[in-house]
Amino acid sequence: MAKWEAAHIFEADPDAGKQKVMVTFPFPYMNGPLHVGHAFSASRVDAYARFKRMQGYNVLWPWAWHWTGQPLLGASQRVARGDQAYIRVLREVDGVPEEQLQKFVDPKYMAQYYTNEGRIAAKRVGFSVDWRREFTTVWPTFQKFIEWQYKNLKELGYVTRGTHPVVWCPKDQSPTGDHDRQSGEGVTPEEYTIIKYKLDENTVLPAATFRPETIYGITNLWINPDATYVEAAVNSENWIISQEAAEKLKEQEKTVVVNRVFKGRELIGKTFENPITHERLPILPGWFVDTKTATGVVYSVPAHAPFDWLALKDLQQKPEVMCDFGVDPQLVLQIKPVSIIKVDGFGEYPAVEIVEQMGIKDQQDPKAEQATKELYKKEFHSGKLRPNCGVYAGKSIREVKDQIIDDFRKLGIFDKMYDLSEQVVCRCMTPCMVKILSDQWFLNYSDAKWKEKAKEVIAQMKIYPENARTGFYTTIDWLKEWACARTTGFGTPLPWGKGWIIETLSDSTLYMAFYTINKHINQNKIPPEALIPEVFDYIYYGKGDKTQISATTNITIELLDSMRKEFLYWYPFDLRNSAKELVPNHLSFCIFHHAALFPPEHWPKGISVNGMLMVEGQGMHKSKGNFITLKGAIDKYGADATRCGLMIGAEGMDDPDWRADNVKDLKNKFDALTSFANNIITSAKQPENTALEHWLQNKLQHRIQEITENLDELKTRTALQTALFEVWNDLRWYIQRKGNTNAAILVDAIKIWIKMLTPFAPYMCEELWSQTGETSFISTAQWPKFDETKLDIAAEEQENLIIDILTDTQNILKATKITPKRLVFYTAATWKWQIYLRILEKASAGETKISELMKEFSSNPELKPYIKDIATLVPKVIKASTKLSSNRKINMVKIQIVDEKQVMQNSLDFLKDRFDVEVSVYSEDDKDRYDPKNRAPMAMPYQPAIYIE
RNA sequence: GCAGGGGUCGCCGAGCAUGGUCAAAGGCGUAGGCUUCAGGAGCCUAUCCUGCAGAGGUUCGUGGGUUCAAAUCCCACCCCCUGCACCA
Repeated sequence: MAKWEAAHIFEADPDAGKQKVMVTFPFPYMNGPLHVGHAFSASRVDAYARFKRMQGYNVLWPWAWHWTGQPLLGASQRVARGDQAYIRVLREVDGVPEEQLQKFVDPKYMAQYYTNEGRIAAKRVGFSVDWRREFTTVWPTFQKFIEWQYKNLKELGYVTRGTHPVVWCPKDQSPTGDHDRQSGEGVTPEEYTIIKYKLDENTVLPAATFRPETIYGITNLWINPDATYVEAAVNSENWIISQEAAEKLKEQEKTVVVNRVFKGRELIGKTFENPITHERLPILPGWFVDTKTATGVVYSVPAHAPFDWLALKDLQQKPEVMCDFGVDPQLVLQIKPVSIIKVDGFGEYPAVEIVEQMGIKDQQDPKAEQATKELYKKEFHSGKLRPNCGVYAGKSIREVKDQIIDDFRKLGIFDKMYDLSEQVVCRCMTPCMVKILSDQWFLNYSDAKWKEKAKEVIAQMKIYPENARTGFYTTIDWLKEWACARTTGFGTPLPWGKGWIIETLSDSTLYMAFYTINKHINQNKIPPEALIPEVFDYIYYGKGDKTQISATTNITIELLDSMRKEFLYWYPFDLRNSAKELVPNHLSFCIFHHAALFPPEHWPKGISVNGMLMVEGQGMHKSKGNFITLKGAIDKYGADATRCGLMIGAEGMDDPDWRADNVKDLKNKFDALTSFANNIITSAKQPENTALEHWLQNKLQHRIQEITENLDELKTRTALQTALFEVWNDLRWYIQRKGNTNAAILVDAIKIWIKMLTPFAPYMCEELWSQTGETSFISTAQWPKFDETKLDIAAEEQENLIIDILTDTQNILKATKITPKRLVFYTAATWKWQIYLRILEKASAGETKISELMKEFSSNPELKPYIKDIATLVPKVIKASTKLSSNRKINMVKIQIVDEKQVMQNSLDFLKDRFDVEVSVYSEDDKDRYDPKNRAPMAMPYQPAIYIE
């Protein structure tokens, strides 16, 4: 590590003579240490960077730190508050020393601590980063860049103003994000449609629902007779709602003045008007009505809602209940469900039928909930509205739901309100509610033209793996306005909005362009006040008069030009890699912002995504006690094993699983590899040039090709597996066959091998590289290039012959359980080759007709004497040929006749050694062969006959 | 609910786009042998079932279908994972 740093080999500057590759990794958020999850995604970036660097590219791999946002403040506050549980985590999981902990009351100190620790860990794990371009997102110079970015976005009309519902803590007076919650994680505001039924000319009964289309099937309202309701002026209308609802609506852009408080029973038996049909329907008692949900006013659709049907049935079976309210029971008994949806598999009243089918007894039955869900799903997807549904008749609910809401809202019959599906409690123990934030700033990702442009960016981009591409397209379609500013936390102030700070996911969308110039800003100590928008306009757009800009900013013209040149050289970035969880947000935002602010030639070239790291089969969480810091992993297993343990886990979108045993095992493997390689390096010096060496060379070429292709596709797992295990197995096989490690060619093989391992295990490879006598860095050595001239199909097929005969013999021994005294192999007679090769040739072309082949062979005078044997041989060869890959068939035809006897003879020592018996080889053509069972005639090309004594 | 990705021989995990070369790579684990004072590591062999001659049988979530031929293509179903907004 020290040598790399001293030699500055990872520092990259523009070089017109070299092709560039710029790779990036989303800067990590600094409220904690780097962990193995970061390391997984970043290791893949590093492996790619190192690979490309060795291929001769000028590679830039920059790094920075994300400080923007709320959690850092929250964390610091918890330390200040003396939150012991949290402090224990910092101490035991993050490994923060005691004297540092106390200073964490300052959030910036905390962030700086983690940044320093993170940098050390990133260097130790071997990331080949150009650290001269480093920054944190609270540096004033970076913030000038963000200001420029937002100024432009605003001018281009991508920033809008509007309202937005959030989960809100009334005590803290701030939004309550998932991380700020005591309970209710994942709960989001849900939009209810309110239907304004009229009690009388002046009074509204606003019933809340998720199924506004059922308005056509209403039979009555439910009011909880024992709950407290209020009469309140809501935006100048007189509403009857639950007491709780009155409080909620105050936060939802409504003025609410409560005029009267009363019990729900007061309303029972009264009637109200259906705003569509204008008929009057009754208000009935519903004890199941939860006044904490929405308005506390519920309307009944017994034909399609199981709960409504069950409640109505209850009441109809016990009409005397109505008498308690002084109401004529006839009011209940006369109610009939109104069917409005035709669904396959159901008749007139689906709710009634499903209740019967499932044997649901009453409202308390848990199956009622299930029935509701099931029925709604069916009705939503396959249901058609009946003729009594006005202009919507005949349509599916899916098609018209939004339309209905829209239409009736325009008529003033519908309104909306937000509520939570479950209770959310803030960390401060206050129950939360939904608040509509007004005057919010948004990035208008709804903008159709912007979406189109973003899709164009994707269309011209490489996506690794390719099947992640649809994810980007659907995200772009899906994204709506994004609140891009908030009032608390670290970050860049919104240039035009007092008190607003640009939100963390919105300030990290274009900054890769900042890396290209930040080297100059750092080195020349350019002050933030000099970084006026005109400077960035010049650097990024070539706009403006540099003489004038230089005069107003004191940045020299040369420096301005260097920065412009640097940007033009490196941009766009070629690769950005992260976990797939960032596809729906960060990565898509990055695409949107590039589409908005840069011309096509500066659009991103490639994005790659990978899975989420698991630890021993589970998600990694500090609270679960399975959190592994990068530093901890390096301390325990070393950098190389850590990197490889991560990368060998998965590629593509699969989630890798970090298993301590596997990583430990890798560490052992590297020790073994080191001594294996060292042993060869010190012992191999004989020049050897037999078929075996050709075989090894041939194999290596294939491996080079495989590994190179896979790395190019970011298939780091496959590449590493091939580089580590497959090549090792090839070398083992060679050594086994050869019987020693004397051949000088082995050292060359080792050099190729460790070069291909360098992107994954750079430390070990540097070490071994120097053992071979090299004085340069392997990190900058030339990546092995696939060389077709080193391929040797004959050597490959000869070796296959040996492998096949080995497998066959073992198979026989296993089946017969013979302990052999003697092994004899018989290679095929010369005339058989003519038949064999001719059939392979035909088979490669896909036309093996026995009759035609026989005709051809019998007309050949050379084959005349064997014609009887040929008749039995041909179908056998055809069958055997189907088991060969087309590649091998082609090769065999090319190679023509192999002197199998000679090849086997050369391998006799190996075979003897293997079976620990006397082994001999004859040709079928040999007259004086030892062949007591007359096996030789069974011999075929590439399949010698076997006799075991 | 909406969207995306998956289910392969003890485990992890290739293969599936372009059907035959697939009893299906590789790693781990397990068993035996070598090496070692011993353990570990390393090296070699085996590892779905059956088989006294290089073979056969049954497998790739479940059930159907297409095809001479399906882990691979089509349909239906079951199950698992991930994201869903002000939050990094």
